[in-house]
Amino acid sequence: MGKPKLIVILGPTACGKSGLGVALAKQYNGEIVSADSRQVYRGLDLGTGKITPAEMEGVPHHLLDVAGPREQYSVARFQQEAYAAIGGILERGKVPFLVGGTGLYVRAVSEGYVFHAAPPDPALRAELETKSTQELRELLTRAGVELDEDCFHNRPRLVRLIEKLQNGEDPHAEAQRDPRYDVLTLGVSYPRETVCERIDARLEARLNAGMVEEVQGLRENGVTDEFLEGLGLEYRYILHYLTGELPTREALTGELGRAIKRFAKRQVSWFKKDRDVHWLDMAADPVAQAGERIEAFLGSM
RNA sequence: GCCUCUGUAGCUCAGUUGGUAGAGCAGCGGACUGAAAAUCCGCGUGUCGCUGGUUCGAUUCCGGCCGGAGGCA
Repeated sequence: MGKPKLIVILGPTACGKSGLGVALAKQYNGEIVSADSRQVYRGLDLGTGKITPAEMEGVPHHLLDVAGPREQYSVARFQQEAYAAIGGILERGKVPFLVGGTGLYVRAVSEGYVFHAAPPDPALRAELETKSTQELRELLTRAGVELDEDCFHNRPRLVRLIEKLQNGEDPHAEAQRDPRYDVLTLGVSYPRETVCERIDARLEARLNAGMVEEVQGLRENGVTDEFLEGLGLEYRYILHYLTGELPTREALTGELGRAIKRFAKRQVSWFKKDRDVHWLDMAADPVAQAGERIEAFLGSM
């Protein structure tokens, strides 16, 4: 008995993952599990590019709108909920499609990251927030933790290491994996220049559709500026626009457009590391190419 | 028309008392197992407006030309 089969669709933002997911799920009796760290929040719709009910075309979607704004969310929670959702899909005799652009979330499920005990500790994090980066480093080195280049200036990671330490977890422990699925990975992408054009076009369309008003509404409903800031991209830069830090609409589209493009690059750099991605040629009927892969994958035992 | 300022990286600008130049932003590349749209690390990509002159050597000094800004008429 092999592992259950999971089809992953990944790629940078604005390249059509959602649409492809729906098309393929309809064709192969599937349901979709979203892997997007921002679309899990209720009320973040236009700004996250969340698929609309009409666009779902009747295909069930999971892990959208599962948390309230300000609620703490994490990879580990995502993994747990994704495992549950995938389990349900398999029980119904359907094919699970994991679709999304949050590399860490995708990989946590597709490669079966093993998370250890230490959960996030908000009180500890708040306390560490008041310390200088140098002090954070000293807390660790005094406990015998060796700091590599990567986390030296990286506060969130220093904090996380301290959190592990407090929980009696070895910060040097090697990362572990326990893959649960037999995975087929399909990549959706375009040349960088095209991705940038698509980002600009989509940004303009969403601004016209009321994205600024969405952020305004969130603030009026008590979502803090701090939370919006932490969400990044659309929410961060529109917040800056609403507070006047970005003086004009042009300044907003300029700054935000560049930020989204930088993000797309980070996504590409993440996905490049995945060796067995079947990148689809978007210029030549990607649905058909994906279909061939899927049929071969589902047909094999 | 005259006077002054100005022309250096994609942009804004610094600098070289003469030995072919460096910051910020942008850009490019990378890391990333409980905040990941976050966070962090690395990389300067250049006919120094053009053209003569002085000089061993000019982006730098001098002349002319071209472009830009301001002032006086």
